[in-house]
Amino acid sequence: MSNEEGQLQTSIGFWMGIAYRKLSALLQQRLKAYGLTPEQWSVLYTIQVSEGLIQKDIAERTHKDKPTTTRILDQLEDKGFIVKSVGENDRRAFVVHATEKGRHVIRETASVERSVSEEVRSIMTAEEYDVFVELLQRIHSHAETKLEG
Amino acid sequence: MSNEEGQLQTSIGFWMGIAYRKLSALLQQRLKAYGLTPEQWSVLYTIQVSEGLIQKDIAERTHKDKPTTTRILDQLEDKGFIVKSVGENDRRAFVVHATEKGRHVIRETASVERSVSEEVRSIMTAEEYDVFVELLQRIHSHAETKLEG
DNA sequence: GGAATATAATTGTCATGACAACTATTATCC
DNA sequence: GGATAATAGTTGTCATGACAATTATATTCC
Repeated sequence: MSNEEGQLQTSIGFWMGIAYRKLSALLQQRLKAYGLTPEQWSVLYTIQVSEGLIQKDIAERTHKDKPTTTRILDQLEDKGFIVKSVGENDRRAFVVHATEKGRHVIRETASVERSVSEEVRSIMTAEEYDVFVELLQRIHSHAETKLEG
Repeated sequence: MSNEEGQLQTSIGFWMGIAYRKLSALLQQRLKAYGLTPEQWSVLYTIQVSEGLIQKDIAERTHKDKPTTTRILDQLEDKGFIVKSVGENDRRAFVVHATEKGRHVIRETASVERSVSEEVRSIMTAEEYDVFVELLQRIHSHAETKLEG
């Protein structure tokens, strides 16, 4: 890495982007056959684990904003993986349920997501892994605090 | 973190995405006044550090694909931060140069990027920092290898 | 109880990025 | 030297995400 390339090459933010995009592309490639993107997978997984969430809950748990959540749910609905129903107590809200097809595809693909996670885990020690996840969470908290403040 | 939330909450890939997006949003907020996004900043910075690169070189150094590089360069050109000139030896290629305006905005904003990097650095030990960057690079290499293979 | 406010979701716009298909130019190989 | 392949860049399409504005319903507060 030549000196000329400057500080960018040591900037943590840019390395996070580069590593994240590649890892995400790998998962995307492996999920492609099932008709799911990594983000759709994570939303459907969240729905399937806790049935009966409203969109706001899903947005919070997946750390996505509301418009992004709306659009990912639209895609999952188009593919027949979920259904929405108007909330009983609050008619502004939609309760989201996974369909049998949705639960099936998550059962089929759970091992795909797990394989990528395990591969990542395997290229570092258990201690490094723990530090890494802890630091990601610390960075997230820091950025969130600075954004709000 | 309830048990119900499942494995997603411990998946390194999803935490990388969440942390990266928040950090990127923070930098975006701070760069907004200068009319640059984080990605545009990184491309312009790369151009300014090594004058006379062609688009292919810029794509490689910033780890972006060719279409993304083309579009970011278009925006930088529209804003008057760079100029393109047809390559002397290879008429397929465009040599890219930062304008005085482009060099000026990088001088103005270098401290903005640095402040975000230093804040991140300050929430961990030097050792943790080194491990973190090293692991990002390891994850990137792994994903790249698996994608090609 | 009705005005003001808050909340759930949607729509619109733009930037980025993955991927595929394409154009123009250059290099290779008989 | 001409067909073929490789390379630099562009264009198009889709998914995601940030941000702002809007709609519909609930809540709060006199």
